[in-house]
Amino acid sequence: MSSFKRKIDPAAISDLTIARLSVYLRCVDRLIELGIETVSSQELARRFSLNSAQIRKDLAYFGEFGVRGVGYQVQELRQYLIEILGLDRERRMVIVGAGNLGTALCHYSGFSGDSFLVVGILDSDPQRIGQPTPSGLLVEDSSRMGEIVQQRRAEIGVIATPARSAQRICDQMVESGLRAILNFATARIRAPESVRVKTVDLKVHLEELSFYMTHGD
Amino acid sequence: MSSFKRKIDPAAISDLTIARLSVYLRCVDRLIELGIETVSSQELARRFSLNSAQIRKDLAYFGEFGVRGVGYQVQELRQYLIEILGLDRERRMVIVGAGNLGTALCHYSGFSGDSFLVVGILDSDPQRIGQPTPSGLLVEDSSRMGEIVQQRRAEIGVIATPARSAQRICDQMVESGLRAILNFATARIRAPESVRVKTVDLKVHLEELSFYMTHGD
DNA sequence: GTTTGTGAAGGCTTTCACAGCC
DNA sequence: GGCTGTGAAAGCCTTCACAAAC
Repeated sequence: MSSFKRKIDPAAISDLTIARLSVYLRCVDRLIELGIETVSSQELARRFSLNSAQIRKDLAYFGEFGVRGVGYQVQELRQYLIEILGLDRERRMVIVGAGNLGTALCHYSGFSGDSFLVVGILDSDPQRIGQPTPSGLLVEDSSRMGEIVQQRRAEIGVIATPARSAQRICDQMVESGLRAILNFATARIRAPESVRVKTVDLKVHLEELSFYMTHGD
Repeated sequence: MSSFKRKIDPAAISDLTIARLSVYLRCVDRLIELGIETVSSQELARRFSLNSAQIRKDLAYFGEFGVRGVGYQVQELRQYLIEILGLDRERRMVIVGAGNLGTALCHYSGFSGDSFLVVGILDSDPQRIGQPTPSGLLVEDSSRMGEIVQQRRAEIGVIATPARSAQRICDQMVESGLRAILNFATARIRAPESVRVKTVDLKVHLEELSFYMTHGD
């Protein structure tokens, strides 16, 4: 299996394409479970309700992975996707906010997969500090963030605090040297260009559903 | 305070606009906390890193809420947003999957706000059925979904199960009469046109961050 | 003077459709 | 025959810029 070489300019590729690569990886994993060795973009689209032209275009940004007249080798495609997404090495995460959400994320299987590892869960509430989470980690004092991030070589910060502390935690994360932030707080937060921030606002999704329920039929 | 009247055609309005309305509502709530009574689109944009033309355009789909030369009345704008999003009535939710995520969502404050209420948490695992969640609800047998949805007049279903059962649960939800589904399983799911489905794949977000960390700087 | 609401412009994303290759 | 990779077209979304309103 040949390794992926082409230099990638992330600025030239849309967020939407990247998100879809992640979806394709999940689809390809499913094909492997099913024992399928080769797949065309059409077949992939049909099975998972995707668009075949879009699959081809998304993949073509990164190289020529397919064989005309045949399709894509499933195992090979999986390897390419993993390399493109940078999932061929471990990413260490620190969660700040040991409330319901933070604690759940801490041992959520979607998070603790092959590539992502939670190495700390922090809070500023003395009542919570020192308490064990169901996954075995002890809640630590968020004032020790810098030290913890450095020692455990964490790269990703997860914000699971109320909205009002989100920006402060974000600043602290940037200061500590984290390179990417996943923000679950219902707040717009700002960070330097060099630190990627992704906000996931669960309330927005519910309110969207509410809109369509109100104005549908 | 005048009430919102114009008939809305949801098909004419983009998802992105709706998601932003939800964000604007959060911003407006913040302005109210700060005691601000009037705001221009420019001021709103500056404060919360938004785009003023976009705010005006998004709002203009639903009526003429502003006053030229002045801006928007904050309290009034809030009321409009709430009516547009359909948040002026209670939305009852049922969560399926009493694992870490489902349990956390069950008493997650972002979910149990003014408009959204969790009225049931279901699972098919006999080990979990009958167990109390930290929020006080008892886990019920997911085979009773139809009955529970009807009795408690639930409208929204939340899928917090592993990917492999997601489609089955979705079908059951549609069957039970739920009108909207929030899917946290890492799987594409299909439902009839009349049922709105929103998938929130946490892994996609992490993998996106991983991409930018790998190819950044 | 200020700011909204909006047509037009610009930019971005998806989809089409086919040449080129197996 | 089939399928990929890709320019061109279509569609969608954002931003500009200004007439109309206060």
